Amino acid sequence: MATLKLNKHMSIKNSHISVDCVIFGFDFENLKVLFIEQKIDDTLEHELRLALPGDLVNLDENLDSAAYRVLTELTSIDKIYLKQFRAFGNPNRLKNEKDQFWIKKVRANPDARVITIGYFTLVKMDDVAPKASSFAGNTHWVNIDEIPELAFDHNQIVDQAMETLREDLEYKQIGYDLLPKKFTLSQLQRLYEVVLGAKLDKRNFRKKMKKTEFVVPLNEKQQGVLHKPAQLFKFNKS
Amino acid sequence: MATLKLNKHMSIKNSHISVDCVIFGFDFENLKVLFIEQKIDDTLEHELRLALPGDLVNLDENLDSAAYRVLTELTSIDKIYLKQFRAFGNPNRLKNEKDQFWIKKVRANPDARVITIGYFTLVKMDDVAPKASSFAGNTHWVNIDEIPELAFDHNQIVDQAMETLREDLEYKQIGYDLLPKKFTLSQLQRLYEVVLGAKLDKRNFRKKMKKTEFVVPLNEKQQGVLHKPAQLFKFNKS
DNA sequence: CAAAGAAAGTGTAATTTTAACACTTTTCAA
DNA sequence: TTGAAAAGTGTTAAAATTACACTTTCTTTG
Repeated sequence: MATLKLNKHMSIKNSHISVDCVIFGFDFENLKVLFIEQKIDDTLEHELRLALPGDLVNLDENLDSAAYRVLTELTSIDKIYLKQFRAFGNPNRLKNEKDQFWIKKVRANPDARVITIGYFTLVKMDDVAPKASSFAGNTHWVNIDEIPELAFDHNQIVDQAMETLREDLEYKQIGYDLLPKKFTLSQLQRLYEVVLGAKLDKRNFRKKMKKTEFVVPLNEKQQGVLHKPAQLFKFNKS
Repeated sequence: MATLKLNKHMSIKNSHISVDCVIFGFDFENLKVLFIEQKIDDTLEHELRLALPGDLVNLDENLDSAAYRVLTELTSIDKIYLKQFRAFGNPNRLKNEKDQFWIKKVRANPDARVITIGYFTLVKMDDVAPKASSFAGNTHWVNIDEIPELAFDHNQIVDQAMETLREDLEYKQIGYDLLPKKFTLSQLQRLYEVVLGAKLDKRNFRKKMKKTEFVVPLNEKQQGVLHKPAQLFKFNKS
């Protein structure tokens, strides 16, 4: 393999580092993950595959900024908490045939090794109207337990994100700008249940939440529901 | 800034990714971190600075393998648990004057942006006789609360490693091949104390440890101490 | 305006876990 | 044998966790 020595008058445009964002969405019912269709031409020999939204990191760009850029370009959300959870650097992570087909169409330097830094966040699904963008074709929310085979090593990345989210919820409290500004305790409980993958006791859950500083009651009730409207709460960050 | 497009007959030797290892050492008394002296010529205008052991990742190399390579080259330890805890990618992380002085002497491509992946491990200090190696000059164990200003962003990396270690010890049990094969409960307690930064109650600590599956008693006692020899224990991984 | 449907909201008792606390035992060395 | 040094041990009070079922409040419909 030839060695290229870059001198100070040359530079490479991107650093062969990418970020990938696992955007968890909650619709008060299920936990989903936002995927993009890989933009691909219309030959049918390669089926459509889903991938995580992500992009190469610019040379002068922070990792966090790059992740943030991907998120905002795609969802128009700003001011959201993104957590870096792991780097993925297997030299062969982009090398399988289907992946190469796509990469060759899109990347200036398809043989490059790219390591990626995984980020995740948790948003209220209907705050987000994902749109196609420079790096994304159509987007899809996919239920957490119906995720198909993804491009690259993205299944592994999603699994790892899920595990980290679960640990964070269990050990640290929440910490994310998850959920809407206002929510009911049943909605919060449902979130815990889908993330932890376990059913929780209503009374015990409420007892515990009311003891934490994180969740504070509002002088407001749910509206437009066909049953007793619930008390609304908000998060108290501190 | 000029853009260089690499074609398939060219490649760069390294990927501008490095790993840095925070090697925590425990001597039954204090928690220390292993540093290397930056190899530097004998002009005295730049004082000696300590840095974490680390190296660029080879193009065909896994991140974990690179970290493992650094660790074994330096310490001759094999078969040890190394945990990846974070990527550090500030574009200016190598840009301060003292850092550049060193980098220009050592790196083929001193202007490159390098992101680094942090790993840590915990070892019994006297299992380790660190030696100079390809990337390291002299080595030093430094007490965790006496760490000076380090090269690059290595202070930040150490802090983050320490935080992760603390969380792991607190929430998950241990999980590391820390400590020797055999240890006493007082030694284990001391480890918890230095990592958590808090004094623990002896009886409560022992009660709790005896309840876990992780720590099992041996039919053996401490030898060569000038007081009542303690019961020895070992870890039970499962 | 009565009735039915739907989810909200509420309390108690048993168990487990955590926290605080001080003296006796065993060994070695002098 | 005595002293020094750390090992080892138990109890009680407080707090946290678990299990468990019925009543309330609001909306919609007949």
